[in-house]
Amino acid sequence: MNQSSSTGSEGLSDAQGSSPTSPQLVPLNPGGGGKAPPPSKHSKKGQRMDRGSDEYRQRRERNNMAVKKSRLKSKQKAQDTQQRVNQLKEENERLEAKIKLLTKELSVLKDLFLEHAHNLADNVQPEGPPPGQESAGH
Amino acid sequence: MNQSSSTGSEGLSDAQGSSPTSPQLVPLNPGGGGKAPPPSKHSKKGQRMDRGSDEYRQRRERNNMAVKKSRLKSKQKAQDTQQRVNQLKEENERLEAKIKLLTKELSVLKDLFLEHAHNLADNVQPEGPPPGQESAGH
DNA sequence: TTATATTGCGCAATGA
DNA sequence: CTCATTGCGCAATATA
Repeated sequence: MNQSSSTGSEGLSDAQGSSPTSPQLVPLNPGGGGKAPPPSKHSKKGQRMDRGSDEYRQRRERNNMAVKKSRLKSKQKAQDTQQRVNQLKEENERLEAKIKLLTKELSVLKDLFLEHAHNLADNVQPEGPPPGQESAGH
Repeated sequence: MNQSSSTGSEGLSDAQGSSPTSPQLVPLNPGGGGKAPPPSKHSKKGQRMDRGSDEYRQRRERNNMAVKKSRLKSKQKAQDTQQRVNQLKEENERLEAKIKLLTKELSVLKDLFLEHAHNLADNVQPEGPPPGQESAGH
């Protein structure tokens, strides 16, 4: 949807360089006041998802990477599609021009044919030679 | 695909019981660094970003609507673009077919012309206009 | 089962 | 000020 505008990249909130080893970053309620965040997700399976866990952070980081990658790809694809539209439109014009040319050529030839046919008819019809204007070069 | 049946996804970090006095649940990720959550975004007079504020919630909700709308639109546009590609491809095929046809017709007519030209040449060669045996069917 | 890829959604900064 | 865009993180889900 963008790409038309030159908006491009803007600064964002934090320019954090995605530090793999980012200690800080608190979801706000690690071990502070509320211990268990929303106590357990569901009483379903034992899905340990300790938000303070190292494992958790690591998984999050990986997913964030994947998300970014996926979105980039998506954007690129959209761009390519738009480009293809332009390309096809261009080719379309070219083809139409060609058709126009061919049609005109064909028209000329057909007219010539008709002309000859008439001349022939005029020549053959009467037993005598052709009238004032005969075939000839022109 | 996805399109999950709206499983309460938003409830996660927003399950706040709206405790104005207990700033809980922050989306994470501090802006410029570990800024404290105090109600003071920038050096501006407006400190209207109390998360528990009614005004805040209202603004958030409106923005969420806008975001959703914008994304829907974006998606739709991408879809339309893709559709246009298909349409253009189809038209291109049609045009190419037409070109092929015209080219063939033109070729036939040209051949006929050449043939006639040869016949004429043969007939003109001798001074006797009346063609004894023309190359009609030949 | 685990790891990655997609997708919907909310938040905040910024553009209009 | 309001609304529209956009980058980003989270979690659910889909795919490998």
